[in-house]
Amino acid sequence: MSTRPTIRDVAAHAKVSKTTVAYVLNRRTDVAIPEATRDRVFEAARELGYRRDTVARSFATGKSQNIGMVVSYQGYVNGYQDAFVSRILYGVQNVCASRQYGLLLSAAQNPKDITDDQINSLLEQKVAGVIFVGLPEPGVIDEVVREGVACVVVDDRAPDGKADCVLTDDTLGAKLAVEHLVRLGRRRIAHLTSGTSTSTAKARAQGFESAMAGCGLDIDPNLVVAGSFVPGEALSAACRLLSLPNPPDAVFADSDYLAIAALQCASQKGLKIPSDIVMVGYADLQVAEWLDVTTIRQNAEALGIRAAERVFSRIEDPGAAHEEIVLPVELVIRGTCGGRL
Amino acid sequence: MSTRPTIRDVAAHAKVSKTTVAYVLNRRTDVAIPEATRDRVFEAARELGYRRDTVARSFATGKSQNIGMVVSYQGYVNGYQDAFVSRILYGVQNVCASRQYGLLLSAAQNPKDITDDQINSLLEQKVAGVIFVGLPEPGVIDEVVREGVACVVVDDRAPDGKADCVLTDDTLGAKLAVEHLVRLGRRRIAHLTSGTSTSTAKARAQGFESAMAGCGLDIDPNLVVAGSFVPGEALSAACRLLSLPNPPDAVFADSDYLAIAALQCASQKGLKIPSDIVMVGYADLQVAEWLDVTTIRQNAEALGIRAAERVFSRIEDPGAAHEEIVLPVELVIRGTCGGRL
DNA sequence: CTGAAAGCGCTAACAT
DNA sequence: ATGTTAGCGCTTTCAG
Repeated sequence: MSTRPTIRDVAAHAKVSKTTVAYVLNRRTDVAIPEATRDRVFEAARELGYRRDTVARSFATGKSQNIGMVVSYQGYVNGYQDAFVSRILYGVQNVCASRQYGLLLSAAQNPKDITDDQINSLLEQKVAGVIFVGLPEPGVIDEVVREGVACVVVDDRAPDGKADCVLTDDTLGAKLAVEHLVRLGRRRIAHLTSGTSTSTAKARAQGFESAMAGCGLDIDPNLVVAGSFVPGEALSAACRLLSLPNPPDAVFADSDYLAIAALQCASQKGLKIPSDIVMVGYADLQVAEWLDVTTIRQNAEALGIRAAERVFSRIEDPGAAHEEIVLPVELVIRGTCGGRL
Repeated sequence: MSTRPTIRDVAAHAKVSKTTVAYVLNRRTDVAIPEATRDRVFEAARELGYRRDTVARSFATGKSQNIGMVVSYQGYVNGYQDAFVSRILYGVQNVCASRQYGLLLSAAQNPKDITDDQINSLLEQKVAGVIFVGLPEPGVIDEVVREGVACVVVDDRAPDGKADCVLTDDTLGAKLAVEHLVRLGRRRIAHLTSGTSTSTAKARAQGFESAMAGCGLDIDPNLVVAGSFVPGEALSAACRLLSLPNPPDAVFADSDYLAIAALQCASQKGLKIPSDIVMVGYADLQVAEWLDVTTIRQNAEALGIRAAERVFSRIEDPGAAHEEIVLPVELVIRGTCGGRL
């Protein structure tokens, strides 16, 4: 008796057929249902406390109203990108919710750690689309696409344009940073990088180079140093930089945390900000605001929103050409701790 | 032709019945299947590229292999708790994955913003359990429980013990912090709080009071100040504290970010650490490590793991009494920027 | 505009 | 030990 009311019960109660109930409840526009019938159905559903069974619906249609999200972002979990990913997630989840879609989350510390099981289980669940935060291993996207599932990569580029992607303008970000530093009269500008493995890191490196060239400055190879996700390692990378015989007068860091590492090191060495050295971070995580760090702001939530929207466009038009959506970034000028901390 | 193979195809290919295939594929232990048959089935499944249909299964059983997670944590998104929640999420997701369960994510900025739609959609999806990060509005838990769905609250207490919950030992955390500060010879210890609305905040306040009493110290009411999620507000709260005629010689902050705000303020005022003032943060977010802040470490990932495990226990034994699981915390002594930044 | 009926792929009781 | 079968609740042609 405590079994939940089904569409059949609603139909009986409203004295119409199951079909009609389905039409009404799904708000279908292609069939005209008289106001009176419609009301009667809604009324019956309300009275019975009817709750539709999305599982049955997915079963019948062969598609679930779920989007899968696979997170394997470098530095995610225990790394400094937790908050960044969190914001992306929030953006995605909001768009999904507004479309009445669910969001199925899968995560790994590292692209290599994404198991077939994880991807399989999303496909088994018949997700309508998959959003990758962090580029997975080569075969993974193919597998998803082969299954006819919409696929979008966030903050990295899918190889060979095999999927849509949503990025922020990393070249522009590097340019804005460099130009800002040059405006401050800096000439020996260092780049504390996030490596060279992601397309994002590459774009920033390339943007740094061309912006320096554009400003008529040479790049001292000694001033280009790889950072790290590990606080201690990042600190020593920063210190290596600032301890050079001919140290930089400015640091462009690929992340806010790396800028903070440079900050710490400067503080340890008794360097004055901004007279001796200044730095620009990247992302505009909450910590940058707290510590008054000048940074390149990426709108992570927008990244998530656009990615989700793109998934839905592709669901509606599976044949569409792959797009590369590039979101703007902006320079946020703060004290970089000059005068604050 | 491009239709995916079903259990029926596998059965035909392996020359057994659907039932047998189901038994084998579900690795059921209650029915004995000869090795030979088993192998034949696996072989057939592999050859056909069979992928099971979890939607159909959920439909048939009336239960999905999904856990819902509802995040409405104070300070989540744009607040400083993104990373904390991210870690919890990761813990939950790992346990779910290892049990072959999916994780359905729902989020809102605020407990009040969780819509009925969000909860409904989880229930419609027939989730086997729901994990709340941040306590939802009163009726929400009831609704989930009424539906017979396992329910666990993370980092807060469910009112009237109506659901399981997993917390860290906030009273202990406050005690460890106070005792550490007292060991450092501090007497005028301030408490920069996270408000009074969550059970967690209350427990820390209470722990602070009893620890102070235990150390034979009086609490100056002027030294108990509410912090904020907003950097500017937090900074001014901290400054209010440090600008008192009779300022504190130590600050116990309810979050790492609040400790950092105090740090910034101290720096602005030219106060020396540790001679003039020291602070202890809370959570041990990545930022605390980067900035060398002494803190009370909460293992957020463990919080997620235990919550997920509790959900599964309850799924297995729905009638079990509600538990309150309290995880330990530990004092992590760092420089609180003394000598570093 | 509404109804009847045929599945969707799987599980689980039952039969053999 | 394996096969038969009856649904699970919904969508969706196809008739009326």
